[in-house]
Amino acid sequence: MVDIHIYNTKARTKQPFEPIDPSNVRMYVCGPTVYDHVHIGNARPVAVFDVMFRLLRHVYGSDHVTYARNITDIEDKIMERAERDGVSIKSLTERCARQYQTDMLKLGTLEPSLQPKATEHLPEMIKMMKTLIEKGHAYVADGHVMFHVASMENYGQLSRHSRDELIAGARVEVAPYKKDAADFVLWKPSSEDQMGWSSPWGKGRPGWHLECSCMIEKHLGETIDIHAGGQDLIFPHHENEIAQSECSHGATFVNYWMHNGYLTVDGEKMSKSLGNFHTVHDLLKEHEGEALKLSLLVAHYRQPIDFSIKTIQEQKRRLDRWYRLTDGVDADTTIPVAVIEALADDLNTPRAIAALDALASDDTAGALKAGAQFLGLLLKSNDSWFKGDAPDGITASEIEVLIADRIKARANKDFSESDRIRNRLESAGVALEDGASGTTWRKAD
RNA sequence: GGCGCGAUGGCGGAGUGGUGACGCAACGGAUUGCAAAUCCGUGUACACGAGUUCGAUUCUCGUUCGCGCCUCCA
Repeated sequence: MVDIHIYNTKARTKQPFEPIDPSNVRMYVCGPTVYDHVHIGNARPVAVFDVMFRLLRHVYGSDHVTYARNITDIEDKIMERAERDGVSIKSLTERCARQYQTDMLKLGTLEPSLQPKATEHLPEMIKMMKTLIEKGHAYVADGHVMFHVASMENYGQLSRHSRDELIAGARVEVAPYKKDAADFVLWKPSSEDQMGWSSPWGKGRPGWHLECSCMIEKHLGETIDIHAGGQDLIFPHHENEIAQSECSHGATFVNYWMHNGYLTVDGEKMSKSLGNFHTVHDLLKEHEGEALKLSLLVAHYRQPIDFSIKTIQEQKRRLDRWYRLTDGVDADTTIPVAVIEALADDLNTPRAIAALDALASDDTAGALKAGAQFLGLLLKSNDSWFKGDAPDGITASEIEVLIADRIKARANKDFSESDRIRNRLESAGVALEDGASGTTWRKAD
C-alpha cells in the first residue's frame, strides 16, 4: 500500500493520510459559480485535485473513492448577469454549467462522482438553519438568518483568524442587523422579482457558504476525508463551512484541508478589470487541452503559478516529444513507481513529470505512456495529436499530393522545387519531416 | 494594522546539511541536399547580512523585495 502524505492546511504541516473508511474515501472540491466562462485560474484546482482523485482511486480502488465537485448556481452575480443579458437564471446557469463541464473534460480530467447543485439542496439548507437556530448558533434579524460567530468556541481554527482580529480588521461597513461584526449570512431576503425560495423566514436565498455544508453532509456524510479548493477560500468560505457544519452536527467536518495556490498573470491576480483574463474556453481554441493541463501541473499545487502562453507552448513541446516516443507503443500495465511516489508525497506533480521525462527513451516508452496516461495525458492517437483537423485552407489529401510532388522533385535533385513546395506548405501551417521511412507532416506550432 | 506564503541558472521548476533533479531556450557536433525531428556534448543557480556546523542553497535570527487573505474571488 502506498503511503499518501498531504499538507493539511488545518495543521499547517504535512501529515500521513489515513482515510476514515478505506472502502469509501470521500473528497469534496469547491467548484465554480456559473454565470460566465471559467478562467484558467478556476481550472487549477480542477486539474490538481483530479490528480488527487486518480491517486486515491489507484491506492484504494476506483470503486472506493467518492469525489464531489459542486456547481454554485445561486449567487447575486448570477442574478445580475441574467438581468443584464435578459435571460432567465436557469438558462444562464445551465448553459454555463454545461460549458464548464465540457471544458474541464477537454482538459483531460475525470468526471467527478457527483456534481451537486445548490438549487437542488434548499430543503437541506433550511433544515440546517433550523438546527443552528435551535442550538443557539444562529438568529433571525430583519428577514436574515445570521450565524452568530461568538457562539462557537473555536471559530477560526482553519484560517487562524480570531473573532477579535476580524472585527478589528473589518474593512466593510457592519450591517445594522448583525449582532456582531463577525457574524455572517446564512439566509437573506429576496424581493418579489429576485430569485428566491420560500422559507420559515420568508422568501429569500441562501448565503454562499451554506450550500457546501449541506451538500457535503447529504452526499458524503458529517465527516469527510478531504476538502479542497483555492487558497482564497480558506477565509471566509471554508472557515464558515466549518462553523455551520460542526455547530449543526457536532462532529469534525473535514480531516484534511488542501488549498491550491494562486495563478497570476504577469505577477498579478487575474481579473477582468486588469484585462489579463484568460478563459479556458478561449485557450482551448488555440491550445491542446493536454498542454493546458500539463501547464497547470508543472508547478507544485501550493506554489503560485505565473501563467503565460509560453508555458503552454513549452508543455506542448514536451508532449510532442512524449507522443513521438510512444507512437505505436503499448502502455505498460503498471504505473511507474516513481510517478506514484511523487504524487503520494503531497501531490508533487513536478517530480512526477520529471519522473516521466526520465522514462522518455525508447526502451521505457511503455512505462512513460502508462505514467502519462495515469495523469490523463497521451490519450490521443499520434495522428490526431500532430495532424488534428487539417490546418485551415488545405486538406489532408492536398497535403499528400504536394508531398508526393516534392518526393519526385527531390529524386530528381530539383531542390528549388522541393523547397518551394515545403515553403508553400509551411505558409499553410504544415511542417514536414523527412524521416528514414519517408516524409510525414504535422501541424506547425 | 492582523494572519500567511514566497525569493533557486537566460526562462520554467523540484530538491537536498557534503558528488550542479528535470524540462525549455542557447551554443558545439552527428545526421540531413537544406531543414525539421532525433542523438551526443557544453552551465562554476540557490535575494542580502549574521549565526550554528568540519561543511549551508538546505537549519536559526535579522534585512530587503514580491504576493495572498482579512465577510461572499479557485
